[in-house]
Amino acid sequence: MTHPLTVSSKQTFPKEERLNSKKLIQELFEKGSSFYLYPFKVIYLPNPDTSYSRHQVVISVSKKRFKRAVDRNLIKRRIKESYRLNKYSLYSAEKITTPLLIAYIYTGKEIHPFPLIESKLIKSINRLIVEVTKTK
RNA sequence: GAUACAAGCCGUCUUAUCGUUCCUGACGAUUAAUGUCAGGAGAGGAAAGUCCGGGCACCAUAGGGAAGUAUAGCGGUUAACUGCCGUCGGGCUGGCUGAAAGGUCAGUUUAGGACUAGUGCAACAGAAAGAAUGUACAGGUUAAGCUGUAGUGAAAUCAGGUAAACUCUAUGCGGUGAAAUGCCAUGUAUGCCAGUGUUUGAGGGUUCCCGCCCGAUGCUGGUGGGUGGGCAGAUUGAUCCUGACGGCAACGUCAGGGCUAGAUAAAUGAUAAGAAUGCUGAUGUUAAAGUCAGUAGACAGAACCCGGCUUAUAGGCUUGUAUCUUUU
Repeated sequence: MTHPLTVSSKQTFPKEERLNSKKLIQELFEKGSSFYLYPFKVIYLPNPDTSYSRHQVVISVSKKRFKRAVDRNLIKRRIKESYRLNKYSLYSAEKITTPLLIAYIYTGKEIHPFPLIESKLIKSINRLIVEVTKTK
């Protein structure tokens, strides 16, 4: 028996795994469940459009907190990189069978180094798996 | 050689692994999309602030008046400019000359039209800086600051200063802004309610008025439904590099060569190692060079495209000027 969510074993992060539909983002923010895990706020929702076979992620850094584009880019890149390297655990979780919409909102007030962001992101993925299974 | 100032330039590099956007080729495939593999390309001097000027596009051709706003010696440059270059005048600093006044040279700085149209403002001194005439003396009258002088001051019914004070003069300025605009695809309900209007014109365009133009499946409000994708615009351009010529210069002309980001929630990243550079410490030396260890790398991310301006910026390089010092 194969896992319903198939993904290549490589650590890629192509366009298909990024959430860029305005409609889906709006729906995610309106209906999604959320939890806080410093320095992130994570919002998630099972994708209502079942034609997708992958989780989709949107990363957001507030312009109010970080005024310079360089800083926002840096944080986004670090989160993106952490997700790319660690998403396999989300895909390999056997209890998650439907694709998710996920939003990572950076709520920290300072720019954290990559190792911290990565460790926190791994924790958040583990918690996400727990939360999703619980609601089922 | 050191320090200071000014101008100009550069503003880390290499490798490995994993990943990202675009392009090309191969494989696969009926074709296309997609996929796999390989190769190539992939942020800045300010990409920033959005302060000026243009290109480009659209609007109903944008006429007159008022208002507003910008500019302000002269000449040049440019697509254009509030930019830039040259020059004249003024201010400041220094050198030379001279008894001084001044002259001259160099550097630096300067929004630099008009105060014989009006209004306003002004330290100190002074009775008074404008409708007020005091004190002393002299003259003078029926009487009277009516006249003169003294005194204060740059300036006292004689006028002067000030316009990055209002203002005046001259000249320029239609508006909007790539979320413009054109096309394709998908989907839907010119739905319902209320008001108003159709040549006796609702409403709309312009800061205002006149004028002009558009205008009926209309306009305004409420309620309800749908879409929210793609292509062009958009990366070959007032382009970049090299050379020659013209010009004091800004800049222009000609010849040869190059193609150098095009993303769309937004691509150039993460990790590791090394190199060079700066700083600190140790070692070493007459002084260096060298060696070892630690540490640092700023300001900052294209979003239609250009020309400027302004602001931020670790560190380094070059040139010029001034001062000090060393050697010959």
